[in-house]
Parts: sequence; C-alpha cells; structure tokens
Amino acid sequence: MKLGEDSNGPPESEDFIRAGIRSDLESGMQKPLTRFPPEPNGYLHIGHAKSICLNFGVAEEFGGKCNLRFDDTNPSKEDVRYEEAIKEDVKWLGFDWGGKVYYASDYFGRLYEYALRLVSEGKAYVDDLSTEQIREYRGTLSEPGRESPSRARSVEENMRLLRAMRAGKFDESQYVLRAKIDMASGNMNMRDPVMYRIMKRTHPRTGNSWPIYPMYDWAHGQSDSIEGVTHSLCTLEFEDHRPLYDWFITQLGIYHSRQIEFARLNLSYTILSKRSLMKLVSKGFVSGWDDPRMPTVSGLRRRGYTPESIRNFCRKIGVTKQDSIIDMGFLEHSVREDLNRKAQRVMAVLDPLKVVIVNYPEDQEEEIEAVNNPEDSSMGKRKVPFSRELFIERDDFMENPPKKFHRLSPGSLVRLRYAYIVRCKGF
RNA sequence: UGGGGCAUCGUAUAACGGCAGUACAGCGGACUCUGGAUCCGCUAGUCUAGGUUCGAAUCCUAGUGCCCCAGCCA
Repeated sequence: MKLGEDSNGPPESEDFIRAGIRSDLESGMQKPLTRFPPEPNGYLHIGHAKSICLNFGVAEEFGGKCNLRFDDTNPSKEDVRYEEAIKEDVKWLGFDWGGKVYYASDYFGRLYEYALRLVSEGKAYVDDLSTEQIREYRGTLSEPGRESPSRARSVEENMRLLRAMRAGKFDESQYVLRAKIDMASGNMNMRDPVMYRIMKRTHPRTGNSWPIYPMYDWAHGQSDSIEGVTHSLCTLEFEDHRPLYDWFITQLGIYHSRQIEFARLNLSYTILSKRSLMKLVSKGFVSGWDDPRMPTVSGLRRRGYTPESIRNFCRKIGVTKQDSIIDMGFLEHSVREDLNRKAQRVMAVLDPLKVVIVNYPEDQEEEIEAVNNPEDSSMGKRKVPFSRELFIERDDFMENPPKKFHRLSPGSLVRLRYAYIVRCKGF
C-alpha cells in the first residue's frame, strides 16, 4: 500500500474543516465532538457516506468523538425500521459511535422548556394564521414580509396558548409557535420561523406524549448544544440557516456549537435524493433499498463494494464548499483498486473454445500451480489441471487478428497462464 | 443593490504573495502469464478587466457565470 492510501487515515492535504478544527484546538478547545444526524426516513446512500467519513473521520483524527443521532422530529415521515438499517450501514462502513445512540426526541422536554423561556422573554409567539396566510405574510425573495397580527399577543397569552398546544387542546394547523425575529430580513429563515407545529401522531419513542413537534431549525442547533457538539458539519443548503442556528443559541445563552457547511456529494449519472430513491423503491422499479443498482450503502455493499473502497473514495474526493459532480468512474476506480489488492483470482471460461495440444500425451494430466493473487503471495496458491484438451475463451482467439492482438491466432505464440507456450498450428 | 455561497486541466482537488502540483478520465507506449490489472510517458487549467507588487491562482476594485433560500420537510 502506497503512502496516503490508508482508507482510515486523514487526507493527504488538509481541508478547510480540518484546518479550522486544528486551529480551534490550538487556541484552547478540548476534544472535538461531531455528530452524524440522519433522519430515519430512508436508507443511507453514498452521499451520506461522505458525511459519515467526514464526521467520524475528523473525530478520530483529532482524538474526539462522533455521536450518531437520529433526527426524529417528524413522526409523519419517519419509521424505526430505517434506524436499524442506518446503524448497520454506519457500522459496515467501519465506524463506531461508542454504543450510545442519541435521539433528537430525547430532548423534546428540554426543547419545550427552552421554548417557554423564549416566549416568556417575548422572543417567540403563538400564531393562529393558517398555513396559506403564513406563506402570504412571509413575502417573497425580493419583497419583505408582513408581521402577523399574532405578533402583538401578550406574553401571558402566548404562555397560556403554548401550554394549551402542548396539552393537546388544539387541532393540527390551528396554531404554531414562531420565533419573533424580523419579517423584513433578506434571509427568509429569519422571517419569524416556525418552531413548533401541532401534529397528532404517535412517535415511535415518545408515543402520544407530544402533540407538538419541533421543526428542524428549532431542534437541531439545540440538540447539538445539549450534546456539546463542537463542530456541527452539514451541507451547503443550510448555510442561510446558520444565522438562525446562532440566533436561538445566543438567545438561550446555551453552549454555542458551530455550524460549518461543506458541499454535498453529487455523482454523475446518479440520483442521490431520498425522495427519488424512495419512489424507485415504493413503485417497485427496484427490489428494495438494497437493490444492487441503488446508490445506497446497502446497495453498493450487495454490488460488491468494500467499506475500504468507499472510505478511500471519500478521502480522495476531498471536502470543499464548491458545488461539484464527481465522475462515477472515480467511485468505480476506488473499488477496482481495493479489490485488485484483495480479491482471489480464479479462471473461468464463459464462451468455450476447445484447444487441442497436439504434442501433449493423450492420457496425461498434470496439476499446475496458480497463484491466488499476483499482488499478494500470502493468499496462497491453488492447483489447476492441465491436459491435452482444454478450453479457452472464444474471444481469446481470432482468425484474422488486428495488429495489437496479443492472444491466440493462426501461427502466433501465446503463453497459457501458469503453463506452457503454445502455437496455433491449425483450427 | 432581496439574502447567502462558490469560481484552478474534461472531472475532482492542492499550492506562507515565490517553478501551477496530484488523482480520475483521455491519448501513446511497455508487459508473448486474465485485464476494466500493472508499469512508463503525453495531453490539458488559475472566470473577465483593471490595480498593488521585483513577483498575484493568492491581495484590492469593478464585472461575469453558477448554486442555494419563499415547508406547519430535514
């Protein structure tokens, strides 16, 4: 193995995230803590592998830890059966989350207390606008939004309404809790984002104890903070959520995790959106999430990809903020490189062409030694029978060969693998 | 002048202000022992225009192009 090819090691050149963490460490930060936070609403794909390798890799390299956390804040879209599949895939890729699995739902109580606090400080309010009205009031990309009439509600009334929401007194969509920020902000995420929606759904972990569920923006940063995540790595599309991420943490005065964004993986000729992959599965175009044609981790596994090859692929594509599309050939090169080193070789003839060695004794048969892997003698040898009559692949013979044809043709000399040199004297 | 982000060979990714490098792909050779293997070699790039500087991919100014954002999804 050449230097820099260790699939577990850091990349040859340091990316901006590792450089940032190194600098944080140098200026006094203790061990870094990252997290891989999948929503259990589908199987992991090669794009997740990039995130997994980054989060777990960085933690390992800097002597820190990486939490596996299920972002289970929306019971209408999630399913526990995905959790086992996700854990299996992370483990198969070669990463260890240290036994304890974290769940955003474990923080529902804490989150609710935080919300009460923001409401009591006049920084959040209960809104009775309909979904459509909220959209209208939000304005557009180029026009500011308008403030909801509910914004004027008193703190006392907001407290009462939030408690009633939590107590399950209302129907879905009747109310939402919103942060009171800035309806004129150029950043849509700051136009009074919804923190809680009413959802009468049974949650796999909290059962029916919560009729309200936190939105991503309200749950994620606080979950990071509660766990003490130092570096919260996510993809580029969350870049303009960062001001909100920071706003909540600052208002609450809790531990300040830092969100850092990197470009998500795009693969040529490959769809990597859970929504689309889900459609392929649910409409029966493939046999399941682990169909070998799928770009999922489990699909790649069934396809014959090794964890090392995927890890190495992730190392080599790097981590930047540039939108990019990696050539599928690069992924394929990674398995070939790994398998070439590890796979046992055997010979098989798919389309046989009989060859008679005319000067080889009729009744003789000998055993020839063949190496199992030309690049690794420790993989041993095997015996291959050799006799007067044998078969070669039809493609390995041509009656009228082009110039660079190095296989068998009339009059040509060719070495039979592990055995003798033969000349074609007739056919 | 809505906000946020990104520009380096075909692709991806490096380069304290100091020789633009590496990998994949492509092309050409080598190897009578599978090849989609391996080895050797070649091709090919700093978005544009100014400026600062002995010297700019890097700093400054002005442009241009591309991506993301208007879920009670994550």
